[in-house]
Parts: sequence; structure tokens; C-alpha cells
Amino acid sequence: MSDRIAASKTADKGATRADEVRLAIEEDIFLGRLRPGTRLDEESLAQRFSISRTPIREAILQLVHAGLVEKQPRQGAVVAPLKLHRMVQMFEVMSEIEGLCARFAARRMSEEEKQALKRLHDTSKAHMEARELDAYYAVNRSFHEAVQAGSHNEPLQEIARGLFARLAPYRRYQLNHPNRVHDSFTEHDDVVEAILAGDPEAAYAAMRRHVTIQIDIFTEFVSIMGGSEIQ
Amino acid sequence: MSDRIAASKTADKGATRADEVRLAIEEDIFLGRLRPGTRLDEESLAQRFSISRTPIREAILQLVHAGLVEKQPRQGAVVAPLKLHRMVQMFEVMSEIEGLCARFAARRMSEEEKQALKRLHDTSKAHMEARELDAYYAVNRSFHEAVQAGSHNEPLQEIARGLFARLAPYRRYQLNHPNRVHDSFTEHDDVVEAILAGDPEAAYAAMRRHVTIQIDIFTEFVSIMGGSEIQ
DNA sequence: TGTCCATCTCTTGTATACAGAGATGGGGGC
DNA sequence: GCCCCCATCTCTGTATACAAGAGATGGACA
Repeated sequence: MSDRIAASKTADKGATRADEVRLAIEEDIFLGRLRPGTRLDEESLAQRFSISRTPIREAILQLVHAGLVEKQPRQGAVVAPLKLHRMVQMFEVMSEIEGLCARFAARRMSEEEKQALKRLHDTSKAHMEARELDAYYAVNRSFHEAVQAGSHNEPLQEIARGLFARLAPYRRYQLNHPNRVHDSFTEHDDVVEAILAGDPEAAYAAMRRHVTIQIDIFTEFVSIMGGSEIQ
Repeated sequence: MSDRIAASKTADKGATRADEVRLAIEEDIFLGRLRPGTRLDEESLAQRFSISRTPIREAILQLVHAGLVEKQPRQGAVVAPLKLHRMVQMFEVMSEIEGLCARFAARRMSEEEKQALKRLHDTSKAHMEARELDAYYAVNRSFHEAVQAGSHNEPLQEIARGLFARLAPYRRYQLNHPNRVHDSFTEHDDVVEAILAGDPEAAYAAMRRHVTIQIDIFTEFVSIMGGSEIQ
């Protein structure tokens, strides 16, 4: 495999090997190269990154605490499989958290931030019209991050990021839903409008609705796929 | 010091040394034996618990990800000192999260859970009247945990627990505020009433108010103490 | 006397070695 | 033929040894 860690382009000023490994594995999970349920063997990871098990263990521990990996003492670590009911609970929280971000954002975003959000939104419109799914997905993420940052509340952002990271491997599926991209854009539209108008409660409601709709699509998706545990 | 880990009474079925150390340090921080800003030296901790540095490092990493400890590569770990503005932000989130818990709890608590909550509340009343501050503080924690559990949403509970843990070392101060215990009880009263009545919005509002008041007391406390960083 | 640089020490980061808990597979008993 | 038990083996948890960076300290020079 030879994934020499040098590949990591993040500013690794002072970063340790463990951090680099964590980022690499995180990315693997995020992009679906490591599916939920996959076992993380310390020895083979050590070989893959050409380092010892010690930093690998540290990286895994960090992932465990981020919720991306599950670990039982003496039984190793696996990429966290998400039980359906738990996933629904997470979306439930996510909708409230993102709603909260939007509410704060409506009150606190500077004029510059608002304009940047508007530009992002316009960009996503272009991607939607061009039917560029991957690009839309990427901008969509930036959009949500912009709103989260607009809350000007760091702990809240951390919570939102954490939930987003844990749901990301699944979130992607929904874009296959008929008309989802278009609907998603329309929902974003409501959010942007409310935030630009500085209307906290409208922003809250719009964002909450946007995320809640995703729950419905998921449960639908899962009920078609069957099975209560998504791998 | 000789803190032989055996002291930990938690069901350590399968728990590792690292877990035990984490719990011990967590408790130290929680109870104020380790003040924010204190340096966590791996070697001395290893000696204190009579184990090697490896599990100590793992424990510290876990604490870092819980937010209780801060760590910079090659510069060691310190018990996280909280900047004032960040603490206020955390309380801001906490009030929403706990409000959310209360809202869900009002809808979802079983009759047994409601009665248990009522009993807890009655116990705290006794402690208030007997002026037993420490006991009141302990029951207060249980009260909040009961409401969180009543939300029947595990990710939400985790978030709430995380915030609570990070704020706990500071939360304690407020009980010195004149009449705080009595007021706190009255606020709890509103929460209990709303939950028992199954009124989600009232429960949300009452809990949110309860936690918000704590923010005011904190900012007051801090403005008296001076300094933007509380050690 | 103050400042800057080199060295030294102390602490953290990483590697490796060892020990023990679970998993696994084969053999024996029913 | 099937199931249970035990030996073995693999992988995790812990200990210890080594490397390397950051800060401290002391001396030399301005």
C-alpha cells in the first residue's frame, strides 16, 4: 500500500505521527474507503504507515473519542457501525444543533459573512443546475460549515462538526433520492433568506426543517434496504 | 500518594488501567483536587499509580478529547483552563442542550421515570432546607442527569454529559451566591412541574431559564474576581 | 551588567519487547 | 455425527528503552 504519511498536506507544524494517522484514517472513513464495521488491526495499520503500533494506538483512541470508531477492551477496534435508531437520534439532535447555529447566525453574522454565505449558496445553485452532484455535495458541506461558523460559538461548532463527521458516511446516500438536490437547494434558500434578513426564529425553523427532511429520506432509504444495522 | 487504583469501585469488568486512570483524574478535576491550569506530568502520574507511562498517556488522550485537558505536541498536558468568553459560550450551548433534553423528557419520560424525578426533587428539597450544600450539589447533578436520560436520546445525553463535565469545576462556585440554592430549587420546581404535566415547551423554557441564570451568576462572579482566565 | 548563543537536561514521542486475554481449531467423548 | 473442552495462537495491553524537541541554564562577549 505504501501510504507514506508525507501525503498528508495539512500544516503538520508540530503534529505527531499519531495525528497524521488519525487524519488519514478519518479521511478513509469519510470517503467510504473504510466502511463501517471494518476492523482496524493495529499491526497492519502500523505496517501500512511504516511506523510502530504506539502512534497507531493513539490515533485509534482519538477516533474512538470522536465516535468514528468503536472499541472494546482486548477485542480491537472497528469502524463504528451505526444502529438505525441511534442514527435517527443523531439526526434528531443534528437538526436542533444546526437550527441553533442558524438562529445564532441570523443574529451574529457580520455583513461580510452574510455575503460569503450568499456567494456559497449561488455557487451551489450553479452546481445544481449543471447536475454536478459531487461538487454540490462539497459546497453543501461548506454551506453548513459557514452557518455553523456564523453562530460565533465555538463549542457549538465543535458539537456540530462532530455530529456531521459521524453522519457523513451515510449522508451521502440521500443525494440519490429523486429531486433531492433541487429540494435541498430550495431549503437552503429559505435558510439564507432568513439569515440575511436577520430573522433568528425563521432561520432556526428553516434549518431545522432542512435537516429533518433528511431524517425522513434516511428512514425511507433504510426501510427499502432492510436491516436495522447499516454497514 | 499511593493512590492504588483498586480504589476505583466502578464495574471494571474488562476495563484497562488506562480507563481507571482516566476515571481517577476525571474525578480529581471534577472535585477540584486538580485545578485548571495544573500540569499533568506523565512520569509522576505513572509513579503515583504505580504503572508505566503508556496507559497514562492513553488516559490523558482520552481526557483531551473529552475537553477536560489541553495538550500541545511536545509541551505536555494541562488541565484545561477555560477562557471566560468560551465558558459563556459553553453555558449558552448548555442551556439550549439541557432545554432540549427537558423538552424531549416531557414528551418521552415513562411514568416510572417521572416519579423517580419527583423523588429526586423532593430529596433535594430536604437538603436545601437542612442547608446541606454538598448533598444538594450531588442531588442536583443527579437531577440534571435524570432529565438528560429522560430525553431517550443517547447522542444528546453524551453531549450534555460532556458539557457538564467541562463546566463542573466552575459550576460549583455559584452555590456560594446568596439564595442560590433556594432559587435553584424553585427553578427545578418549574422544570419538574412541566415535565410531569407533559408540557414540552414549558419544560424547555423552564430548564433553559434555569441554566441561563447560571450564566449571569458566573459573569457576575468573574467580574468580581477580575481576570479573563479562571484558573 | 545585559544579552545572546550554545549546551544540557527534562519531558514527550516512538519503537520494541513482553505478558495475558480471547479467538480458534482439533481431538476426544457422548 | 455432533458437541464440548482444551491447547494454541493471535492480537491487544503494558512495560521499558531509545530518540528528539523544547525550555532552562550558564558562559562569553558587547
